[in-house]
Amino acid sequence: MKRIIDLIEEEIAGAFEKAGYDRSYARVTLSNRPDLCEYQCNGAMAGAKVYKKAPIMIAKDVIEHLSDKKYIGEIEAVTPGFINIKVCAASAAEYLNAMKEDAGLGLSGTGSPQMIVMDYGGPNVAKPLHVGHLRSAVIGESIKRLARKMGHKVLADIHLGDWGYQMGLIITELKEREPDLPYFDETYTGDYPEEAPFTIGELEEIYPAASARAREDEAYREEALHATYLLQNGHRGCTAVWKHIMQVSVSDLKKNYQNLNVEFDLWKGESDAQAYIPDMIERLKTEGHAHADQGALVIDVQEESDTKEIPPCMVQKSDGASLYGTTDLATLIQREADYHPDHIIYIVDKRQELHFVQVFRAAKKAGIVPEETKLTFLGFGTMNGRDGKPFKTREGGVMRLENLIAEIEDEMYQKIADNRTVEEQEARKTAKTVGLSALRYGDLSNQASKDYIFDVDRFTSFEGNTGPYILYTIVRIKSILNKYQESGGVLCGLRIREGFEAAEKALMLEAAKYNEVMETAFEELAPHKICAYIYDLSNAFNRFYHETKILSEEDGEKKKSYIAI
RNA sequence: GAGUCUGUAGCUCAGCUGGAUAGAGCAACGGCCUUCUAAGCCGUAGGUCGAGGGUUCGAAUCCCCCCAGGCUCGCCA
Repeated sequence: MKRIIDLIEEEIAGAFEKAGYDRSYARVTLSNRPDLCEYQCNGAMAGAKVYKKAPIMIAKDVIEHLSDKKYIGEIEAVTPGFINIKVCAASAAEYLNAMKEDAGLGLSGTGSPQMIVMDYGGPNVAKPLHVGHLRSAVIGESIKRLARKMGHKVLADIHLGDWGYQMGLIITELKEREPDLPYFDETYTGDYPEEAPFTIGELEEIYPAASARAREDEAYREEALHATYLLQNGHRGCTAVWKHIMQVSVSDLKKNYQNLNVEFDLWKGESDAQAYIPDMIERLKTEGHAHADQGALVIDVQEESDTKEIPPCMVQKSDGASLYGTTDLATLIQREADYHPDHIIYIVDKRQELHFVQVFRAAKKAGIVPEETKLTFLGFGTMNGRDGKPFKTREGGVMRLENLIAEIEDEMYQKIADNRTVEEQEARKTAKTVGLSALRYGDLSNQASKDYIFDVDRFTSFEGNTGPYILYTIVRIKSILNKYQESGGVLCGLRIREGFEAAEKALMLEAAKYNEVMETAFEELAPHKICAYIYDLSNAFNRFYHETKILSEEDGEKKKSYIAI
């Protein structure tokens, strides 16, 4: 369906044209003076200079030539040259009825579906998720769903940090602790056990212990580097341990992401890119995209328009090892080969922007991805604590994501228990749902690119622009619909009538913005715009609810219309 | 040092492809429950949009220059 704002604009544009002005001046926007009008057009002022005419004259002229007037109800020219528009209530009702009958609720989606790969989450295996992983997961999940809603084909890849030195550390520490395991017996040729020799809890303890020891113990570090080398070269025992790490870690990660209601289609990681690296390096060299610099292999990515020096994208260290950029480029090769994406969106901490600029440029320059493939870096800001500094535990350590979630659920449970008399189990269940909404909405309602302050008290509040407030409104609506049905009402086939009351019409106009908001939010990859919208919509509904007695309305047709809205 | 982002009410945030009186929420103050759940609604108060210039009929929004803060700046990821 066309957006209601575009329908209005078409009518205005027709009038501009008939009056002899260019239709491009007919841009209609939401009113910034809701007391005067619902939509406005400022084109008369913009065109004043070109047509050497007072803006108010142009505005009046346009209104006189307005012949096609369906969505425009009242229209008025106001000094110095504003054109103020009120929507025709009957047409708005008709629009909502059409929305109601439309499978997409008026959202048509794209005419040209794209293959989109999304790269978000990015946890390291063997390390617990911490608050830093929240934003990527929540924002990524939101954009994934939005892209699908718009009709695109999306593959969400968690892109695990599952390769490299950290794996060598774990293998080494395990060998220290349990040297008799068959993985470390070079003469062992049989099958390795299916069961991992550690639990996720042990794994999460092994890694930091190993990491700490390697910093102090030279020999230990050498050993870990050697283990890393062995793993990367397909050593049987190391590979078997790595598989155990993966299996234990991934099932734990799945559980945690499930708690957040976040789902990935692909559980690929850095290890999956390794197979592509040797050929890639070879090709980069022979085709002359990369050259040696201070012993390392790099791709120059500087462009003339740059206002600063962009360091080259490094694809091989001077010791021959691969690094971050190498893996990312190789991953692009893999994605290109397997999925042919039109668009790849990375949802990563904004501090990594420079790295991705380098990788994107290198990938285009070396022909790893076609020129027309869109590569987007969506950098998000840091989640800070109340003091404006990165979110920590009370003790100053890194806050685990599951602890944060538990804390919010407890907070929520307390509030529920304080406010109502409910069954313990019921209250716990509600706390989980509402707590999650508080967390996710709190994150999404802020602009992704900005740092924001996460205040548990504020986000778990039931008031203002919070997840719980939105949920409360939904529960209100559902409660009314349930009661309506319980008393014999039927939801199908209801018609929305012209809205006569101010709050009723305001709610209708707010609801009619749905397709426009969704399209804009997707184009700009801005989930916070959807939050702002559902908050406005909730406010509009609660005002309407307060002024209108829906279920006790005696006029049957009116009541049906209310229910239909 | 260079680049980049940010600076809007006491606090947390919208608004930034220029338009009328800069908007919400929280906190403060004052109303509204014999009513579809008051986890709600209505209202009052609170602002030199970091400072200063410029462009424009018109600037929180565009340009310049300062100030303050964050972040980034080849062999970590």
